[in-house]
Amino acid sequence: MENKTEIPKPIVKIEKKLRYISGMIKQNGRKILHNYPITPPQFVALQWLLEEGDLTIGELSNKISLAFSTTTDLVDRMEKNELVERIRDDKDRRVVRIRLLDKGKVIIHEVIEKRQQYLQEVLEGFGQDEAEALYDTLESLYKRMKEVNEKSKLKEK
Amino acid sequence: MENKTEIPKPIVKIEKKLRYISGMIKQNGRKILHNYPITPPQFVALQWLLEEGDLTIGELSNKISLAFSTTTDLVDRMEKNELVERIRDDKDRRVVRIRLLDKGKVIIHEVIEKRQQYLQEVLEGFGQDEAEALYDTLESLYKRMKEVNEKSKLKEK
DNA sequence: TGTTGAAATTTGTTATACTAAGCTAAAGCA
DNA sequence: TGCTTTAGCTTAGTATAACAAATTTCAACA
Repeated sequence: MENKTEIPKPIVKIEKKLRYISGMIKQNGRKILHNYPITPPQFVALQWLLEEGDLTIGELSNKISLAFSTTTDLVDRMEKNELVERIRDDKDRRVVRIRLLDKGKVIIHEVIEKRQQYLQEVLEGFGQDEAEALYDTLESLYKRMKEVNEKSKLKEK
Repeated sequence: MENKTEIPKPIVKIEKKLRYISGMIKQNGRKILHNYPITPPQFVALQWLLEEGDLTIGELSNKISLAFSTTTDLVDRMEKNELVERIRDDKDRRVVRIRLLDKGKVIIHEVIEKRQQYLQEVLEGFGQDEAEALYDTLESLYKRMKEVNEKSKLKEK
């Protein structure tokens, strides 16, 4: 009397634990941001700008997986708060490039450091080896997620 | 010329990878929900109701780490869509208990199964042992996060 | 030159999220 | 008992987030 595709027990357990963990991470992220003038989506955007340098609205939209219009509004608010600036491309004047300003840079660096400190506290019982092992696990998880994403993107076509 | 608290390299790497992974999970979650009449915060709420049974507004607010008023609105919308119902407590008539309705139950079960299927695809290269190891890692991560949370809650007082 | 297409914004709507203020019922207590 | 305080939730008001659809601006190119 099995189900159609019968999910293996370990998968079920891991999925549930991942739900719980992402709840905790989200909660902790909110707590950190409480001391800074940015919101969670703004954190994500700033983080990508720090990582990748200047990005167009389209590129940023893809990075954060949101609609263009959502990104436009997000950038509006961050620009008003002087975290980023818009720079029109001289070659193609339709394109707008978003650049991280000093104020935004300071904030995003600090927030990331706070997150690192939190993680350090969480992992304080972990030795160097265990931490490396955890990193390797996360790395292969991330790689596989990207692969699965690519595959399903192809299928959509 | 070191920084004040100098974060170890592995921590820095893990924090970054966790940011990327949670982005992927969020993106995939959104994609799944696209086929269902619920939003990400509603998914989180329904998931807790499935897990814990009936919850008061206060209990649910704590589970999802949001303000009471946010939860009130969230429940309003879910009630309008007949996913949950409010039940006034007869003993203490200030208390409202939220109960999952059949429609909500079906949806939350299906969404969770979709997430499990996604995870199964992601972990298809992992053997039984590796999956168990991953689970153990997540479990201890989660435990430590709860501990750190408790500790910082105490400090606030 | 005129049309098509790409990049971003605007418009309009719904959902999230918070604080502060309000309401109702229970608990405490004089 | 009758009054005050507290607990649990809702309402009001504001800002942000998210999307689809329509619009604007510019580039490409037939």
